[in-house]
Amino acid sequence: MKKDEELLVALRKIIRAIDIRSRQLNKEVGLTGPQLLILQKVGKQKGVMVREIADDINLSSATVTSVLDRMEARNLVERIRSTEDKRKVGVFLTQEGEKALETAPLPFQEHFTNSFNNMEEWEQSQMVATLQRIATMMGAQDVDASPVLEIGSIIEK
Amino acid sequence: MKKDEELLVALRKIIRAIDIRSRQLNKEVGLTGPQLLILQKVGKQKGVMVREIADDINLSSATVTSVLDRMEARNLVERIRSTEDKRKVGVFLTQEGEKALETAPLPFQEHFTNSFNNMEEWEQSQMVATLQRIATMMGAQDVDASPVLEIGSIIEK
DNA sequence: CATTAATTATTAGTGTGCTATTTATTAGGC
DNA sequence: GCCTAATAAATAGCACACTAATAATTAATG
Repeated sequence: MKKDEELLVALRKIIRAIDIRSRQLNKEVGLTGPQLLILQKVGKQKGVMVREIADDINLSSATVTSVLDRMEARNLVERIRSTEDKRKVGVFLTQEGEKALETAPLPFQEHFTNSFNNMEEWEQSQMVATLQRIATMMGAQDVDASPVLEIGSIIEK
Repeated sequence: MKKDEELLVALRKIIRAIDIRSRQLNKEVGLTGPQLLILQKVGKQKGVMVREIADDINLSSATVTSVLDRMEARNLVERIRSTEDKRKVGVFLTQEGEKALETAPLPFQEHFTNSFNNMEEWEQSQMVATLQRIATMMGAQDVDASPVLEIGSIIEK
C-alpha cells in the first residue's frame, strides 16, 4: 500500500476512535466529546459568546448552536442574550452543568492519556509537531482566496 | 497549553480539513470523501461485499449501507444479492460509476499530496508510524472485554 | 432433523458538522 | 436621520457515523 494511503487509513482509525470515545462518554455520563469541550470552555469563561466557543474548539458556530440546543434541553447550560448588544448571546453553566463539569471524565480514553503522559517529553513534542505539520499541510486551501497565509491561522477560513 | 490538549487541537484541525475537503469534492464532482473511497474500492474489486468495504475503509457496515443508498440513488453503483448465499450483497459499478471513477480527483487536497510526496521517504514513514502509533494508543478500549490484545487488530472491535 | 446460534445487511434513532440562508441588531457613510 | 454593511446567532437541509434492534438466511449442534 502506498504511504499516503496508509496515512489515510491511520487517520480514519484515529477519527473513529475519537468518535467511539465520544459515544462511550455519552453512555457513561450523558455527555459527548463536543459537549464536554463546550462545558469546559463555558466553565472557564462564564458568559462566553457562541462565536468564541466555536473559534476556541475549531467548529462552526452553527454546529455549536446545535450542540448548545441539546445541552440547554438537558439543563446543563443556559443562554442569556446581552442587553448592550442584543445580537450577542452569553452562555452560562447551570448548577447541574457545574456538577457535571466537576465529575466529568477526560475527553480521551484514560488509556491513551496514560500512555501519552508516560512518554518522554521530547517524544510528546515530536508527536504534536507531526500532527500540527499534517494539519498545516492539509489546511492550506483556498489559496487563491487568501494570498498571504498566516502561520497558526491557516485552517480558520 | 498542555501537550495532550495541543494534540487534541491538532487532531480537530485535521479532522476538519478532511471534512472540508469532502464537501469541496462534493461541490466539484458530486462525490464526497467516503463515496469516493467506496467507489475506488468497488472499482478495484467488483462485486465486493458491504462488509468487506466497511472493514477496508474502517467504517461500520450501517454507515456503508447509508452511503451506498445515496450512491445507488445517483446511479453510481448497483447492489446484487448473491444467489449462493442470499445474505450477501455484491456491489458493482454502473457505467456512470465507471466514468465517475475515471475522472475522479484525489481524496486529499492536491496540495497535501504534493507536499507529502515531496518529503523524504524516511520522513513519510516516520509520519505514518506516528499516526499508527496514536491510532493504536487510542484504540485499546474494551480492555476488560478482551484480555489479550493482538497487535494490529486493536480497533476492529 | 429441528432448534439454536451466527452471519449479513438493513432500518431506526441520535448526534455531530458543514454551508447557505434568515432574522435581528448594530455600525458607517452620505 | 436613513439606507446599506457588517455582525451574531439561529434555522434549514444535507451527509456522515455510530449503536441497537430487525429480518433473512445459513451453519452448527444435539
